[in-house]
Amino acid sequence: MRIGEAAAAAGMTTKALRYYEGRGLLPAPVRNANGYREYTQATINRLHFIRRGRAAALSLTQIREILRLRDAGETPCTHVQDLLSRELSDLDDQIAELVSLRDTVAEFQRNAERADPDSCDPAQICSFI
Amino acid sequence: MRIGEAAAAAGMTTKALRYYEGRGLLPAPVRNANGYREYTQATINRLHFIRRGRAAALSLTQIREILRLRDAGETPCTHVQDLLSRELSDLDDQIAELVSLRDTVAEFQRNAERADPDSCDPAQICSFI
DNA sequence: CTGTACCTTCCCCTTAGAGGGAAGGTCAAG
DNA sequence: CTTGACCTTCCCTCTAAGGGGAAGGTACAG
Repeated sequence: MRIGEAAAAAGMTTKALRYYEGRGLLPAPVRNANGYREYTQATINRLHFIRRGRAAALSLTQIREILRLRDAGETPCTHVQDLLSRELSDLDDQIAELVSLRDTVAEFQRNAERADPDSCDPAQICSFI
Repeated sequence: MRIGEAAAAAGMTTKALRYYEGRGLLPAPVRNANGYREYTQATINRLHFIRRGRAAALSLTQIREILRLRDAGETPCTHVQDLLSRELSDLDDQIAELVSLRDTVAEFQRNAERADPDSCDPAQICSFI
């Protein structure tokens, strides 16, 4: 099938497929006589995997690494387990940071509720930030 | 004082100060005879406010808005209250999204612990993502 | 006179993951 | 015969907040 059909089948754009090819997530496809890329079901499977990886917030670089292991005939399981562990702790860090920021902002907001515009020092711009 | 001293006093770089000027967060400063920017304590106050705003994860655009209100002789309190409310709910959304992603990844990881590499379908690339 | 520590403007580079659009080739239908 | 829907490559643009570095001016110490 051609690129448009493959992209539609994976719920992606043709731009994305060419981009993935350029980034090394898709192998250079067979070209037919007119130069058009020709894809098979294997490409669709790959695209579905990329989608699942993206949904899990893996970067294209991480996904490429998994694909390379699989292409090299290895089972990427161990690698993926490591990846997921690190991602989980990254996510925990990000969440903790956001929660801390949220607390800061919430405190600013509490200050703001009690604020008196008239007693505010203009030199400080805004007294409750 | 010159830009280097002002930047140091605010814990910023000279690049940042010029950038803030370009973005409209700092007014065009007085230039002395050799063309150097000349700053006063008012600039430092402004820079400290910008720092506090950044620490509260406000964007430069949002900070500029607050500064403009203050420069226009208004008290930016009400505006800042709105800004903080919206930011708080944005943060809550972001946190909820990250937590949901974390749950997804954690589930993938639980699957991965029980995974059997030999029963994995290569066409699917990786069965637990 | 020279070094060096400032300052100026100007333009390009960074991250991530594409999207927009130009200029041109291909192919089937009406 | 032409229209329209595909496809190709190539280059530019986006967000945010600056950083890097070139080419050149300035000021002061030794």
